[in-house]
Formats: sequence, C-alpha cells, structure tokens
Amino acid sequence: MSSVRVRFEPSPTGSVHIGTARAALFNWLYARKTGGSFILRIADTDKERNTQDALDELLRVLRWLGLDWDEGPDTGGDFGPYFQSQRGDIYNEYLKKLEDAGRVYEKDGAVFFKLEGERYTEYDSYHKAEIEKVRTEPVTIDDLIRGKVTRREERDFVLVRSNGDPGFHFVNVVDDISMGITHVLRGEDHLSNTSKHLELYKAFKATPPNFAHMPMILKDPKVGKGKMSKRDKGALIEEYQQRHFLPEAVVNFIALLGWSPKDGKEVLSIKEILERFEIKDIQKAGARFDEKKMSHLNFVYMKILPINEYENSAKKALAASELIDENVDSEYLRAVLELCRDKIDSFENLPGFSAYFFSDEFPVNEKALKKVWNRKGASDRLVEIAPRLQALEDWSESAIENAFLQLSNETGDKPFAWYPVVRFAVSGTNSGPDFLPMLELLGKELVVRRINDRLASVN
RNA sequence: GUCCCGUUCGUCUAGUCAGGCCUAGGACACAGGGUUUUCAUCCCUGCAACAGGGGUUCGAAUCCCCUACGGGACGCCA
Repeated sequence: MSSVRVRFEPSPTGSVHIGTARAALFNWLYARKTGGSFILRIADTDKERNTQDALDELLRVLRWLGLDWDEGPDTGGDFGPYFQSQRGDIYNEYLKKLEDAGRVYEKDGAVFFKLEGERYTEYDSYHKAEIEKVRTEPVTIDDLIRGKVTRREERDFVLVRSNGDPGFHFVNVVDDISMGITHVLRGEDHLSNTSKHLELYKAFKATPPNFAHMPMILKDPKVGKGKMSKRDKGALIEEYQQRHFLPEAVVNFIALLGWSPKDGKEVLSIKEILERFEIKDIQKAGARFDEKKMSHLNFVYMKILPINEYENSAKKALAASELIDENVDSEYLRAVLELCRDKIDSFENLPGFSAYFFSDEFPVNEKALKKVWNRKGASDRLVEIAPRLQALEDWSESAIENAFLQLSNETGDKPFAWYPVVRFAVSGTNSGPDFLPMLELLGKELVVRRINDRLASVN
C-alpha cells in the first residue's frame, strides 16, 4: 500500500483566513499521523491577485503555527513545480487526453468539459434563463466524515478560461492526480464541487482520492449569519499575531473548531493533538466561532509559558505600543514584568495594564474614578497618607506597609481604606499587580508626586 | 429556486455507527458564594440542551419517515 500524500492548496492573495489555517493544520496532522507527506501547492493561477509578499506572508504564518511541509515551493520535491502558474505543460498534456477522448469543446473562447448523457434545455430559476443541461449518471463519494454522498453534475463547466488560464476544477484534479494525492481534506464548501471533480477523474480513468469534507466555520451568532468572512473579527491569523496571541493557543483553538479528542481533554499542545487526531472524529455540523474561548485558551497558555518566552513576548507587546524603547532600564522592565506576570490575561492587554510604570501619561479608568475617587473622603485618605510616605527613609515593601499599618492603628480603619485610593492615584485604576510591591517598584518620589498631582486635580 | 450537507446547554462539544450504563457529561460564557487585608488567580455552587411531529421497539438523544430551521454549491474565483 502506498503512503499517504495530502496537500494544502492556498491562493496567496493576502491574509490567511482561520478556515484556511485549519485546513492546513488538519492536513498536516493527518500526514504526520500516518507518516505520509504534506505537500504545499500554491494556487496562483489568477496572476493579478498574487504577489511575492503575500506568498512570503503565507509561509510565515504556516511556520508560526508550527507547520512544516515535505514538498513545496521553497523545499522542492519530486512532483513539482509547486506553483500552479508553472504547471502549464502538465495541464496541456492532460487537456490533450480529454481532447483525444472527445470530451472538450470550445465556446466563447473558453474550453468546456463535456458531460456524458442526454442533453435538454430547461428554464433555470437561479440563472433566470433557458440553459442546457445533461442527464448524467449520479456520482457517489464515500466521504471520510459524512459517509456516502451522491450528486449529479448537470452542466458542462469551464476547463480553460478564454484568457488561456486553466480553471480551478481542472487544475485541482490534474494536480491531485499528477502529484499522487491520496487524501483530500477540505472545507464543506467543496462538497458540491466534488461531483465535477469525480467526472474529471472518470474522464481521466484515474482513481479518485479519499475525500473528507470539514464543516464550515460560522460567524458568532451575535455578529451575524453564515460562514465567517475575512472581514469578521478574529477571522485572520494575522490579527492574532498583531494582538500578541500565542501560536500554541491559536493552534489549539482552531483544532477544536470541528474536531474534539475522544478523551475530552481541551488544552492540548500540537503534539498532544497529533496523538489524538482522527479524521472520523471531525464534526459534521458547522462550528461557530467563539472569541471568548479563543481568549481563554490564550490565557491558559500564558499561565504556563516559560519565563523567558513570557518576557520576550511581553517586551514585544510593550515595544509595539511604544511604551518602551531600547533605552528602557532592563532591570526595571524585568521587575515590572515579573510583577504583572500572573495578573494579565493577554499580552494584548499588557500595555494598558502597565502603562503607568513607564509614563505619567497613563489613562484614567472611568469606572475606577467613580468607584474609588468620586467617593466621600477619598481625597482625605491621600492627605493622610502622603506625608507619611514622604517621610519614609527606607522605601521597602515592609516599610511602606508599616506606614499604612500605623495609620490604620491610629484611626481604627483597615489599611484597605487607603489601598484602593492610593492605587488609583498612582495608576489611574482600581486593579493591577500586588499593591505594596507595586509601590516599592514605582519608587517613593514618583508615588508621592502622583498622589500630590491627584490631590491638586481637585483643588 | 434547484441540488447537497447538517440539527444535543448562549457557544465549542461527549454520547449516535454496535438502542437500555443518560434523572444527558465536560469546557467557555454568565450568575451567586468562598479563599486572598489590595488586585488578579484559584475553589465551590448554580443556570442551561437531545428542533418539532410521526413511527419501529419492552425500551430511542441514539434506528426510519416527514416538517421546520441552519449551512453550502449553483462563476471564464479558488
């Protein structure tokens, strides 16, 4: 028995859709699972829309997700070329076979595939016209996910466009035959196209590959109806990169879109996914995109991220938001990151969470303003604590705590009475890292100054 | 409109193929409580689903049929 060969056939026209990424992942998983080959084939027959940049971007995204390929545009292989734009000779050769078999004809400058069967014309309500149809024999695929699916193709279709470029269905089938593809895992949107493909396999007297049609990824119902489009939030992998999501989390999330492991474990590394992946466990029904789940997974991975990787990603996120540059004190930065480590839920939120460590221009949280500051006696709390902090000679966590404790003893109020107000004064919000270490790190001069600034704002 | 595919908590899903172990399990989200003298984490509890109707059967989420609803295809896009 020959070994498994699967392919991923993206068209490099811009950004990578989440469904495209999932197709890549599932094909990759199946290849690695079976010890087969994962082939990358570039669908660049539409010349105007393809650029080198888009291709580079595509390869970058695949690598970011942790996917590698055995044959492809940059790695080569025995079945090349791996750009469809360079496979013209092969397409011509296969077109000749169809010509010789009398299965093609020309119309309006394009080459059509001729179906076999009785011809008749009929009014078609979709095309709103009288069109020619063919009474063909139904064709059946045994889909690895859906079982037997039978359908009849009833209209001739274009093989080569009038501008000379070969069309999708034709190149798709020719490439799968000539590259020895054994399994085709693709989106359900191709299920209806499969009858066209099967007709071509028949005409070429070739054995069709095994098909598996994955469910569509649908919009969050709160957002709208239908399949997720590239305009929807969360639809593009680039968006996750820009938002500093972890690739492990993204991979985990897209794997769970339409697939789930038998043992019910949800947080899975790509290796663990690989151990559990089975085509038959892929869901039939469309999967709805849930941004909250994506965020949660990202959060889980952040918690277990090794410290050096955490620091790298954190620095990137801070640099991207221009809170820090290369002049930043690396020891101070390290301490800040250490302090925020267990508090933040995403790198995306880190800049907002920690801005006040790096700049006096930090935003004031409206809710905190209402809840903490616009409250009777709030400014009195600052008036009480400010001189005591000012007077401290030893600016250590315990010394700071003592200052609060003393005040607490004298007034009978808990230290809790001052904490939120001071936190608000120095950070503009009511949540954040551990309070006392935060003050210590910020430094006496800055803490006292911000308290006074806050007080000055009322007068 | 025609054809194809689908339908379990708000969402992702387990269970369906081999009907009884399902008073339907987990996760996210949401609500309430607890731990934490801050903040977050964390822990506990709760909410919440077999689309509807007919069969078959001692017994159906599970098998069959119909209806409804959702999705996809119907391009000289891929």
